[in-house]
Amino acid sequence: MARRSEHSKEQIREMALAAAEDIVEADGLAGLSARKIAKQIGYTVGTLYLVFRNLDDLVLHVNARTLDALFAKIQDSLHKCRTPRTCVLAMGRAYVDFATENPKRWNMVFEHQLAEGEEVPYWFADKVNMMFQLVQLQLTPLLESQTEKKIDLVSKTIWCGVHGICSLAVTGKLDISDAESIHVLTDSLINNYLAGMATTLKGE
Amino acid sequence: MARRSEHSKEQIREMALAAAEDIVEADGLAGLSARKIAKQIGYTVGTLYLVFRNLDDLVLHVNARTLDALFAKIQDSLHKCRTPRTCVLAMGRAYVDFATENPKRWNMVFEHQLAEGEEVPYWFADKVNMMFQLVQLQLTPLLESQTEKKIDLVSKTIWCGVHGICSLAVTGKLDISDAESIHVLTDSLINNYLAGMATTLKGE
DNA sequence: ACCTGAACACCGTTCAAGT
DNA sequence: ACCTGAACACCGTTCAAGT
Repeated sequence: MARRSEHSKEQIREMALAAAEDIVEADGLAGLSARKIAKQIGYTVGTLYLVFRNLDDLVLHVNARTLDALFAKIQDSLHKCRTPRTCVLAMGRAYVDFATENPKRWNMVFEHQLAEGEEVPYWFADKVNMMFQLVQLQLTPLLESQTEKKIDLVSKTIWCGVHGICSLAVTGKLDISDAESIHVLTDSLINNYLAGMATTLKGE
Repeated sequence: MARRSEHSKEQIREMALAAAEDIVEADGLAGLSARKIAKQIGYTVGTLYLVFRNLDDLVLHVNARTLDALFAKIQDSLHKCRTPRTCVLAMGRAYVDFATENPKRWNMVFEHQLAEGEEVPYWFADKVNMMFQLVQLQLTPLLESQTEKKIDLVSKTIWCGVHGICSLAVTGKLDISDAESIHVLTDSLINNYLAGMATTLKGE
């Protein structure tokens, strides 16, 4: 066989990632396999290993795209807010909305774990950190007198909290699943945490 | 072959669950397989299917044990606290400690997802709800004037938040992983959320 | 009655061989 | 140079057949 250069390596990569996204959107990470991807793009399994190190590597790249889309959506949400508090609320809502609109893909980002020895590559860790920085940026005006370390703590606490609510809701471990009901929890978390923060700072 | 009743069905179940726990503790859910369990208990794969519906069913039972152990640990933590706030803090710390001490088993509880059509059995959902009720029980004195629905919202928000911090930390998605550093986040979440709650109630 | 072992339909990954 | 296809070592699940 060996069809000759119908597609460049870059094209095959692209096709494989798109096919993987389709399969995950339909059947989740559990439904994904190298053989299915290969079949969908009209190549043999072996070809995938010319273009990705292994399946973990491929999944990592799908997840990177998911994080990019999520980041864009959260950044967008910042156009319709004015105060730090309402901006963090908007970001929380954008996060929840993305997760409920793309549950399988969003879920895969957190479900997937690398094998014991493997390190998350720097370009992936960067994408995660950019999300936290977006939260930090909003909170800084509220915490001007605070150390960088404290601002980091506050951002992480809020964002992990929002993530926890979202995560348990989307995977059906809460008895809640529509976006509106989830917003009630994330709003409550952000509003009360920030209100508590304010009284603590005043009392200092 | 066909060894005759060396063990009762109950005993085989027990042996299989214990073996599965061992394997998960060592290699996580990804390292678990029916064939490995069978080998470790000296039976053939087929035998497992005489005693469990399938591997998902077996995992569900391992997870149930993990939740039981977690519940016991959290309940224990309530002996060394006096106020609602310090009790919730103690529970949060107990949760984080359990997760960092048994990362692989704790992780499997949330990593594992049933196939599309499958419903989480009631006896499993019950165990999850008992955890939330333990939090609710502590918070009720703080929220006496509130509706049951509101108390439910507050408990879920706090507990999901604690879970989110724990989850991202234990799976290495934060740059934090020792229990002490995680406690700083969960304490911050609980203290500030409750403080914010208090000012909101006063303002009503 | 209790358990086996072989079979079936799947996996991820590699790599000699074909064009 | 590019890609194949067969091989290897694994899966979960079933079920006729053995004792």
